[in-house]
Amino acid sequence: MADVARMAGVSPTTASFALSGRTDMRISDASRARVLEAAKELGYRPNVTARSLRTKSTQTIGFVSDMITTTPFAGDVIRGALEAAYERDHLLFITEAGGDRAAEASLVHALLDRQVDAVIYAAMFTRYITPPKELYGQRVVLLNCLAPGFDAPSVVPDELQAGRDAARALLAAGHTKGIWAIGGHLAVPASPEGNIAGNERMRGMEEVLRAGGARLDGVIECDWNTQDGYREVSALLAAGHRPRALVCLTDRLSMGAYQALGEAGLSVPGDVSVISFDDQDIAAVLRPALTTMQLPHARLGRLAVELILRQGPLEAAVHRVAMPLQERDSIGTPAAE
Amino acid sequence: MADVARMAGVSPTTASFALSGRTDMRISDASRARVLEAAKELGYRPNVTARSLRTKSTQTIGFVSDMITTTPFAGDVIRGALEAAYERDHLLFITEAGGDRAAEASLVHALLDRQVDAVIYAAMFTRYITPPKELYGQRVVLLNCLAPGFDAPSVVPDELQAGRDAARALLAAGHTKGIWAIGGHLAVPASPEGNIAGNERMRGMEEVLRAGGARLDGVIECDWNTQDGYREVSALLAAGHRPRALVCLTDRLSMGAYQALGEAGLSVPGDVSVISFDDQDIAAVLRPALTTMQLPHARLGRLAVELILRQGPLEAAVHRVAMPLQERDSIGTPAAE
DNA sequence: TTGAAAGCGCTAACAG
DNA sequence: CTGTTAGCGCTTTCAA
Repeated sequence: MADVARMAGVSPTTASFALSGRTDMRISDASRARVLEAAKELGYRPNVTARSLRTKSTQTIGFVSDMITTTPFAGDVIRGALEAAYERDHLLFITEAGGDRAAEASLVHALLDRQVDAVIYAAMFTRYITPPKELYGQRVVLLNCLAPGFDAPSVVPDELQAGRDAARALLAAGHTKGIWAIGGHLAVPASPEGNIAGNERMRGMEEVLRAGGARLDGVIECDWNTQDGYREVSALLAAGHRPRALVCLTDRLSMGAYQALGEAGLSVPGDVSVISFDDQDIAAVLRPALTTMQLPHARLGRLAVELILRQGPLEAAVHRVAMPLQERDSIGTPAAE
Repeated sequence: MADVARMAGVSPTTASFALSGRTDMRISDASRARVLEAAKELGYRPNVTARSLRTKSTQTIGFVSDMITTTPFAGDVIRGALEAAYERDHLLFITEAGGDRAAEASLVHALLDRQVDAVIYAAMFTRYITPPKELYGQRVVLLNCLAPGFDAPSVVPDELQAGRDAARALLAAGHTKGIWAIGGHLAVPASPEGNIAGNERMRGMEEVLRAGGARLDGVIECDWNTQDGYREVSALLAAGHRPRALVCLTDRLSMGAYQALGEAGLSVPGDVSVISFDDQDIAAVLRPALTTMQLPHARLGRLAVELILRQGPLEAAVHRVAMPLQERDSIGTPAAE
């Protein structure tokens, strides 16, 4: 910048003001123009590191998660966050602690040592967490997790509403009987306080079903993987049950259900309708394509950085992001008796 | 740090040396101990930003890619890079340009303005690229892409060897006839210089097949998606062909092939063996589980940061990372005539 | 409207 | 073995 100032024949101060385009310290148009031209001429780029040392702001956000790779909470969250950050001229330090508390603490330190403006603390699946102590007092937003008593906003998918909407989709197609839920409330690597997604999805669904004069014939509790879907639906059919509609709590369960249904010679949605949750990649390529409640990954990531970059202090509110119904081909009218 | 020095009763210099544990400027054990204790007492953490201003090193790497979210080049690459960086006390700025050259340039600027020590330039699928001009003269490694004439090392999967190994797996199971390749050389959103992965996989395969006295009955050129696999294999069967083994150039193609085979009443691997490439998530959950050549995502990411953090100048070599055979259940002995 | 000067938190010559 | 001093590249009071 000294070079630019010299070339423009002004002081560093003037150059600084001209470059940052501030109006409170007015600079003559002539000086400003000369500075800008010199800067362009020299290919000048400000050293953000040096600026940060004075301003205390690095235009940088830290992102800490327990696991970014694994489904269903993956790259789309990051992509949404990245986009929002890019629009606001911020960069993201992405880190991943792999569920290791010590690593988590050391990552948060690494982030703080680099003077990040704020940090996003994200969980792979929606759950209660207790943030590492080095995050207390920092500007943080919780992504896909809740921490009662920790003073920060949370951004989570609106699972309750998704449960309701899934039930409505079934009702709208005429389903009132022979509805089974696969996956239930539990599932997912044991989280002490229970599985938020499972609980809310089920709660919303049962509420709407009941209001619509329908109900679940049964709820099968199992893990949320393809194998479990296959096994449980096979067992269900083997036991002589003949469901008209399956609510699978995840797309992976749906995939397993498809396999079991196919082997039993039952067609989707002719014999059995299937509605699912998550909208992972496979949902679109399954045959028939799966109707599913979409986890709004990108929007969650986006909202987290939008909140964090808002002026002023952060309110400890819970922001629920809608899970839109992704209509495809797995719901039909109920099969005849 | 001034506080620490004061508390320990030494000068900032002494504190600095003690804290950074350097031996060239020897510090008495007594002083060092006092400094360390004071630092702990005060919960002192160095300001990496300030340090960087002097040392020119930020312990930070920039990662620019055209697309991180989309398969098959996804989170695992980042995870590998993250792990390697973590082990070496570096942090990664992750960015994504979405294939937009202007965005790419501005992201590289943003990275350089923050004085990153180096940048990893990554592509979603293996191809030739021309790096943004702001990267010239910088310390960079190319990930999953090649740029002849650009002075930087590349890290790519060893597709040629993978093609050979796939052919060997088929040969080992006794397949010498009725082998079809689905996907061929082309595929993937048109890249001007051709599809590296497709070409090398095919080349390696044909080489080994020929040497083993076998050959391909046919090569079907199509895009690398599930729908294409379904459509092409359906067409192949409809045309009266009865393949004994299918080489699908991607797992998505395999998934489509499975659907077509299933509809035609053909079983895998009883009637038709399938070998595939990529080892995406679906490979393991398909029934039967898919035998496939694994894209070593994490190792690619890891190697990229290992190279970049090596002392000394970077050699413009091409590093090929092995693609291990992931044996599962889709290869059997050839069906009888 | 502009410039001199101080200083952000740290490191590194250079002297003692 | 340790302290003084300068300065990394920028912003920002304060005075002119």
